[in-house]
Amino acid sequence: MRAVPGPPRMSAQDRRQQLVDIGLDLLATRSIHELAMDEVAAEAGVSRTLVFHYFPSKGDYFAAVVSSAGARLMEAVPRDPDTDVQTRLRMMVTAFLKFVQRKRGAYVALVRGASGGDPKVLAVLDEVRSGHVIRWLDAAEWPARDELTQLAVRGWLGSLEEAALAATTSSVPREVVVELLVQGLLADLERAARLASGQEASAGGR
Amino acid sequence: MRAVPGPPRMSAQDRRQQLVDIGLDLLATRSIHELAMDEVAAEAGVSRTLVFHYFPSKGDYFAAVVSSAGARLMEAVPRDPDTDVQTRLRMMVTAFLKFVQRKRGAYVALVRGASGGDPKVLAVLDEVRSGHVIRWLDAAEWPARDELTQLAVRGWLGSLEEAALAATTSSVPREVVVELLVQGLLADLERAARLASGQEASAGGR
DNA sequence: TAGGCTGTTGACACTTGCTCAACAAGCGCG
DNA sequence: CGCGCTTGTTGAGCAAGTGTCAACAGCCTA
Repeated sequence: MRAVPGPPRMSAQDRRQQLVDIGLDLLATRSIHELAMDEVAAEAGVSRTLVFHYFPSKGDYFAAVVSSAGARLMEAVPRDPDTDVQTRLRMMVTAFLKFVQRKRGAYVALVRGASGGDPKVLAVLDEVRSGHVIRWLDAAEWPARDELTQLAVRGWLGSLEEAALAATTSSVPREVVVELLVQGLLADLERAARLASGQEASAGGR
Repeated sequence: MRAVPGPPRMSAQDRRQQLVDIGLDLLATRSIHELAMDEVAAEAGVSRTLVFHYFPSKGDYFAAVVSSAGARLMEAVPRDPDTDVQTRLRMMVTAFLKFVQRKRGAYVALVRGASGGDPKVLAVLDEVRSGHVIRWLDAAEWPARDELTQLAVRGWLGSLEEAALAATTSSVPREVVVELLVQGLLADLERAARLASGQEASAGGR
């Protein structure tokens, strides 16, 4: 399953990628502090020292894995241009929910609580979420990019994540959850626009 | 500041409380895996062994601290019965935002990402959030308690938390964020009710 | 063949979570 | 008073795991 399992000399980039992939795989079931660097090294058929050569600390390694996981999450949610907005959003939210349901463990361990407080990981997650905000705004064909709108979408992202997790242990059918979220996003966007104009009117421009 | 700093014989309950308080204090700036049990013990003027006597593992200790933090968060959000719903919600959301802004570090380290993946901590957080769901439903004077409604509020809680964090580094005035969230909650509740009735109608009873 | 660049390693130092067996201070009871 | 029981408390030590250092090994260039 691993691309090139070989212990012998490998290009730096490939080795790095291999180590990240291994982390992605191993952290699907375990949390970060249940994972020893020894095991990563063993899985790669390599000495522990080498892992520390590529990633100065365990935190750095974890941050890299989280970043990669964020990218995969982004890929798992398709970008389908040629439909109406509602259908597109429904498809995307459905994909998101399915992804979380399928990889709940990894999702919790990597994207959700995982931060562990490490500022590097926090920063990575923040970046990932910022990317998601733009992504969803595009999908909704919503031109506004002001701070309030982004804040609103970011909040909605929180509800998306929380609902996705809660939905995995709930008997509410997925289509209903999807509808709740899609309508929620559209309503939030309109509300943000309304509040933004109100704010502008009452406070004058910036 | 600590209640009874004394190293000498202390009642089990007091000692336990003291240790939790120390954790609450120390974890305001550090994350959990940056905090050694040694330091907790030192701060209490007690041997490390004793800490492990009260909390079988570091995870248990952390779970206890998180639980306490959750309780404090709950206390920080007042329950004001004698006003109209909107005003009450505005007050509560404002209090929540202020709390997160004031104790961002502790909030992130304890309630947010902190889980570290430890199932005990996860369970505690889940419990705390369930409590919050009921709390907000009460505050909104919303009688429904069905699964979909609770799921909706739980999602909204996610947006509340995410928005609260994002708001601390945003220039959007707090009142606007409050308005966004309060209107969001009310809209979510109505949407959930609408979807619930639709679901019932199309699917028959349970 | 000499020399460097780079991927790689074994051994070691240090921190830290956690255990074990024993000590000590209060307190009831004969 | 002295005996033992309960309970808060401790020092020493094990095991695991992170991070470091100096050196080795394969490949490219001259």
